[in-house]
Amino acid sequence: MIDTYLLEGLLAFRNTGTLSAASEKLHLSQPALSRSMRKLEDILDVTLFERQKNKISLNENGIMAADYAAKILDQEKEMVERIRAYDRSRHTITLGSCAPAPIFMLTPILSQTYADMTIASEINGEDTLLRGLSDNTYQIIVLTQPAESDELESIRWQSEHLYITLPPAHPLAGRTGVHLRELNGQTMLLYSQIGFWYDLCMEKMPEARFLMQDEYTALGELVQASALPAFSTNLVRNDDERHMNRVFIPILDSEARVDYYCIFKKKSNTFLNRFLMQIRAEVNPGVKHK
Amino acid sequence: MIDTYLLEGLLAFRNTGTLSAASEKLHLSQPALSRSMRKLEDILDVTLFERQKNKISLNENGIMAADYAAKILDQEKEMVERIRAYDRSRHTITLGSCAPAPIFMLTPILSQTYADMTIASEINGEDTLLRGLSDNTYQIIVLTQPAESDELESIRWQSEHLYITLPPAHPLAGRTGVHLRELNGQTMLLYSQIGFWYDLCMEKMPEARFLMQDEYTALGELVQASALPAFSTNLVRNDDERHMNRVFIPILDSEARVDYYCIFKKKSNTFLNRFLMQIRAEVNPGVKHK
DNA sequence: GTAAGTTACGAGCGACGTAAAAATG
DNA sequence: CATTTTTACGTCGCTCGTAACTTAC
Repeated sequence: MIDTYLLEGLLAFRNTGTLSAASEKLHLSQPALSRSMRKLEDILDVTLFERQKNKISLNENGIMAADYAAKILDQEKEMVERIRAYDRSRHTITLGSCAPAPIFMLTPILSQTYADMTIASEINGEDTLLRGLSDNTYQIIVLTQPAESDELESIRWQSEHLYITLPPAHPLAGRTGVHLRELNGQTMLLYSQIGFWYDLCMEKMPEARFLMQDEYTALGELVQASALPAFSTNLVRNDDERHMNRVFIPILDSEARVDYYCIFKKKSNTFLNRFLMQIRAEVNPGVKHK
Repeated sequence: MIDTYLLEGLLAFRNTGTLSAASEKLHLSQPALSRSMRKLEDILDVTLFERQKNKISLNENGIMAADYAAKILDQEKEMVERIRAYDRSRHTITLGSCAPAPIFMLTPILSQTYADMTIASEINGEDTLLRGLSDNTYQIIVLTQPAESDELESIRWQSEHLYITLPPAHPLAGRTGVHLRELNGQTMLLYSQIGFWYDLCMEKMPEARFLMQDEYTALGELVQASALPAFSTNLVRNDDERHMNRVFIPILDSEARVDYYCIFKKKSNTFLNRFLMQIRAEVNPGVKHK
């Protein structure tokens, strides 16, 4: 019918006002564009331009045609974007979590359970995660409480307990437990991607100085190299630090113990079945699934 | 971006189910279509088809893509149609009338006044004409009464008086005037494209037999060749019939005398100016316009 | 003279068709 | 064996760029 390049030419002309400017924009020679526009007129069997010897401009038909061209090209662009996004969504599972530990632990499971899919993950706030789950940005999210919607299913996964790691020389090193407020005012090392834990730190230790570290491995090195307090949890394997002559002291605040719940759409149940079996096996190691 | 022929190919495939059927529909060879579809996948960077050795079908991406293709192609089709229609409207003046005489008389005036435009005309009922005027189907309409809308302008044009033409031997031939009801029951010749006059005939002469004739010139010959009554008006030049030894007797009914009004949008005033000046000159031959 | 548009001519890419192969029922 | 899809190869058309011409400011 009408080749796309003709519409592109027309639109470029409308947006620039001259054939030469438009042709430059399109990385095309003037004559090529000139001929294209004549061809478009031929095809439509309508004049689109007012031609003076040395000047050319859209007539009323042309204005109308350019409007249509814009609409059509927009729609084509949308087509490409939407199809690519849809395809990507068919080949990726996106995991959203309110904290890093579930991502560290669940991503490898997803990767090997769905070997042909890409696993993406993000840390975000609870509201954002729930919205993302409903609009299919995420297929699975992890929160510290179950979801209440009828369309969602929640299964309890694991608990995470916070520890503070200290060098033996630290004044608090001999304690069997500390409250966060006791650490207020200290200078501490902190991983930056910790989701809701960050809010907790700000609330309980507003006076503390946190040396934020974006790189997880770099943080580990800093912990080893310094005498500063740092946080750890039961879900994180930091054998280095244990060997490195640090003591782990449990945080006593009730907020420092959370239960994680995997939440997903009931619709996804079939597809996620293989993953869910593995999760349930972890939670109840005694129960064997066939 | 995406060439149109690729979208056409995809759509044809969806509508037929096999590449071979689709290619035939497109007057194209199978291999050409096969390659096109691969190219489309290349461009989108997405698989659109499930391919078995001997069979090919759309996958979910493909279904989505085909939907978009249909939408885009529809819009292109609409673009072509609308632009052509718009262009035609810019080059034609369409005259609508409730009776044939105004068309016969005004069309030549319009043709020579707007030599570069096409003049089209139609006979229709009053309601249809007014609707057509507002939606730009017509630029000028002729009714037997002025219009009342604020956006419209009406100017009185000419009057038309109905006559019956009879051979001298006819019983009514000696009268100086007749009422239509006196003709009820007779067999008469009638031109078919007479607009509202037809309704009048049906109302006043329900018992008459009308021999309808679609061709105006053919009607003239029939009138000459037969002794049947026929109608004429002051606006029609039928010199042949006058010479042919027929008598013209005025119809006395008040409905047989009508005034015609040219009605058009005030917006059109500028464009129609040249035409309107001619009309006014006809109505008031004494008044000269510069 | 510079900048814009058109016309003319030749070149190269790409979409096409034909032919042949592979696979399925 | 007929039908369908894919691969291979040669051809032709269509769009492109370069060059030359015309016109206007």
